[in-house]
Amino acid sequence: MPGLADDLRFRGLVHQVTDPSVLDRLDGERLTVYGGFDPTSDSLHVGNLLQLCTLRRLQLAGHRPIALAGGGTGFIGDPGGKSEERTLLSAEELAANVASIRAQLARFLDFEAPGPDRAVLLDNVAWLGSIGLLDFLREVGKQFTVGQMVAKESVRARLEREGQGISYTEFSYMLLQAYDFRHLYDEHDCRLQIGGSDQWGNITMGVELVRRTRQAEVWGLTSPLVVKADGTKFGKTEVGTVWLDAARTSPYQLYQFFLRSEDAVVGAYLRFFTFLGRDELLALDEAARSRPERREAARTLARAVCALVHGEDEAVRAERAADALYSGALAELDARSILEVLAEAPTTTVPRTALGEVSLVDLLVTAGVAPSRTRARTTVEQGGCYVNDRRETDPERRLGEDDVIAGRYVVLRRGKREYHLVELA
RNA sequence: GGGUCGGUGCCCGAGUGGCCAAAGGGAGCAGACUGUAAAUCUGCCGGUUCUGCCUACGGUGGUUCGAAUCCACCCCGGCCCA
Repeated sequence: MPGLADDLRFRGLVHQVTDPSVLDRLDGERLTVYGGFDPTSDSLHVGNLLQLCTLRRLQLAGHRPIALAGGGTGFIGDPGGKSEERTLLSAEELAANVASIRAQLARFLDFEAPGPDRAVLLDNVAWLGSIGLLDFLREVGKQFTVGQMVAKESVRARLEREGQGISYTEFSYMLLQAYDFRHLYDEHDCRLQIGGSDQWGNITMGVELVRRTRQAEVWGLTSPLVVKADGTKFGKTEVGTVWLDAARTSPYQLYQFFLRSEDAVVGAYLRFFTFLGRDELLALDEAARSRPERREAARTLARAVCALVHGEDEAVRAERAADALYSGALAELDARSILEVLAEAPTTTVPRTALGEVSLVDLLVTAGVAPSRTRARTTVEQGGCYVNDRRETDPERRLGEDDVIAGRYVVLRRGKREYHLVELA
């Protein structure tokens, strides 16, 4: 455990702590720590990555992590970070989501560890689901005043925003989270809750509840918000959320997402999302500074995250695919290599009879490269469409046998980097 | 429950009877430049069988030759009052 505090500080993972002694304690004694995850989807996404990595760091240092799936609180919806009222999910949806998230967590935390640092996964529906309203109001609600609740940033933001409000349901969220903390303290001797900076208000409520009703001290530690170079939200792309589920975001896409990290943030991302040591991190900073065009830092980052999430093999494949596609030599690759490289790309199967029949525009639409014929047409006319890496500017062009690679494939590309594989059946 | 203001395209936000697929900004897409970066510049940015047609301005119905714009009712939200 010694050195953990320094490491967390060096990585910039410490945003706020409820008590200055927290970091020292992390160095000195084994703690049970918890971090929560919202089961609003059946997969975690890169927005959860920081929390996952931090819990992992704590476990690697000998602490015992509890991953708390918010099956109960997800039933309510956290107002934090949301500009408007959430849609409530059904109990069945939530339970299904929790179940599939379970598997993803196992990539970060060791639930099989033999020692006292074995990770635990809990779902707060287990205790929130059965608590009675009256009991809850007496036990928890009584401990807080509306004044302090309204003062919370997450609530104030919603209240101050014109045209928006907050329902009583969401307003109650912080009490449930506070209750979670106390429950984990009672049942698992959990003394520390970690979370993103947006969780600060909720965390302090829990600390307060335990202090008042148990006369015990527990702590909170938040990490900074992960942002892009321009300060906006991290983890979204044109295509949407970047998921950790390979079926939703392929390993190749995940690799690409991190490879394209802006210069201004790779250093921070490497610290957040990789387990490289201090010396390696400093060396990569230096490399990025003196030879930015090589993007060693971004490559290392993409490779490491991909390996962490999907395994070493997938990371190697993603990296190879990227090298091949962007070396500009796709046309020179033999058919077999092309297929290997594009194995990750979205693939569409069309009947062989489409050759000579279907226009380029229609092909782009059926392959999902463009959302509508109008958009497809625009893209082609503007020079943004490539067939087998050769720019094609006639939207009405029909493809012929000459365009077919290896007897049954056509490689479509939109813009600089969106590849699609069309397979003839 | 009463009063009042509001609900416009992915988001913000103009429009207040025809000239409106709807100003402007942001986001997004494509191109140039480049390092698969940033910044910058250019074009596009509802759909389509494309000098037209269809869909769209919370919902439904109405007035009108014609409505995002007027009327009625309804739904949703803000603020104030009870």
